[in-house]
Amino acid sequence: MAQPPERASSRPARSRFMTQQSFGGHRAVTIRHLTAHVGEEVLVQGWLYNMRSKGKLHFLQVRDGTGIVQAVVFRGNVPDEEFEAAGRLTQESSLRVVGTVKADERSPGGVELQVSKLDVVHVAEPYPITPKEHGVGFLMQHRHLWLRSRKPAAILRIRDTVIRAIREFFHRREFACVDSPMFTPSACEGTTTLFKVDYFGDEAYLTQSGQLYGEASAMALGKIYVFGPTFRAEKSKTRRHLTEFWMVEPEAAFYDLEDVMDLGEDFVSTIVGAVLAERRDDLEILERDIAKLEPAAQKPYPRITYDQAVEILHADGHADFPYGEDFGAPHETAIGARFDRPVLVYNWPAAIKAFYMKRDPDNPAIALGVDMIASEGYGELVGGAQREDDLAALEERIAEHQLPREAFEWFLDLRRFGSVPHGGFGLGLERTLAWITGVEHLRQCIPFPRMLDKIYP
RNA sequence: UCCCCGAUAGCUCAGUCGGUAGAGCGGCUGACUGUUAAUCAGUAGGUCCGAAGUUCGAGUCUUCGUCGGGGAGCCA
Repeated sequence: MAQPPERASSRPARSRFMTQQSFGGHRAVTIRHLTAHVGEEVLVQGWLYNMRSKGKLHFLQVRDGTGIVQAVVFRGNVPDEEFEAAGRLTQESSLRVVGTVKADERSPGGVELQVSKLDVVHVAEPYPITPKEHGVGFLMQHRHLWLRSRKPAAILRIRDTVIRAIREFFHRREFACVDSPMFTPSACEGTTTLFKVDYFGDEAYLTQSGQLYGEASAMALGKIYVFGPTFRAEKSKTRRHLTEFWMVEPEAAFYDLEDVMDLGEDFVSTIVGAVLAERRDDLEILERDIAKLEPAAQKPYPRITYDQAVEILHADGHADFPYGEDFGAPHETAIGARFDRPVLVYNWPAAIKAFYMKRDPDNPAIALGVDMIASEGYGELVGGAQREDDLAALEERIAEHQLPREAFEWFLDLRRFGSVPHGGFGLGLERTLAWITGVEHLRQCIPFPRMLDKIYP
């Protein structure tokens, strides 16, 4: 491995452990910030994305994870052996270059680097992902390398922004982050298939939701959110499913359904606003139609009841939709298409909703639940509800759903000791990202997706 | 669990009626001082997913299997 020839240090004993953030006296600058250093000689460190050579001239497209810059190597501007070394670089070879930042319209990106020094760190073996077309199966087998490509990297940066916006949103509204366990003794809702693990000889499951623990935490801290991975062993094989995905689940004491809906629209519009403010360049890399996203950064979001949603379906090509059933993918698409931003659908038939949802006091057939449906066919982003806070009613629900009562005793305790109205929702991180970035498949929105029969790399 | 589609060079694919295995890109060699997924010339590269069958002859037809892609249901 090549070492920098000189390092500014008066303590040489530490030098081999020291930073590599300078070279030849020049400070490292990330490509994203090069435009602020026009005229300066700086160090750029990264990987070779592509190269074009023209005689005594090499055009190196260098990427460093923050952007791509063209580094121009003229024979004569660098020692001959460095020029020859540049000519032998292969795609994804790692390198450090020192050069002067120049504004140049001929260069992709507006600025380029006139290279005065080139240090080849590692010459890569022939790289499997070429700058040409590849199939999804091939790219998924090489996910660990695919992450280096422009679009996957843009999605990961947006994911980072969304995660930070989520934590900041709740921090500013004084919701405390409370982590729920990954191992659980039983199903939360008892419906979907869970991953079973051996827990010192006992059966345990990987969590499918942190909500019930979130309710307990909200009784302790008032306003909380759970943010972590979630596991579903459903044999779902579609672009809208992962077996491991991230979910954020706020829960708040003294919140009713309307408070939950207020929080939900505030939350999603804030996240979209953060991405529009910070990651516009990445949305452009992804060729996202920003005009279709911008309304979602504005409150309020439309709110309709389940009954009104069914009316939309009946008027809009789904005349045979039976009242009382849950919406399938095409139904959600049809409802979402009616609005320019996500729509909140509330007051659902209780029969198709989870046991923990509170019933409408005026109509026991209605559950005080809400789904947020994205525009453009991305489906359900949020599912939430006001929770059942009455002990007797919740005991009745558990019996109706034939759930193992003993597993829920602790949950029932929350209704025995100072029960209060409360509510919350869950938001699927990857589904939200797929909608924001406009990508078609959830697997592109998580670094290393876990899917049915797919766990490599 | 069910339905549909596919598997040929490193990658993306073509391969006619069953008759000698093809292209583009990538790799390698060389040329070029402004390339924009550079261009030009040359060159190497094949267990046609596996097994069995039909046939004088199978990448091509039949059966079974494996792997992959898409969708339904279920869900976020």
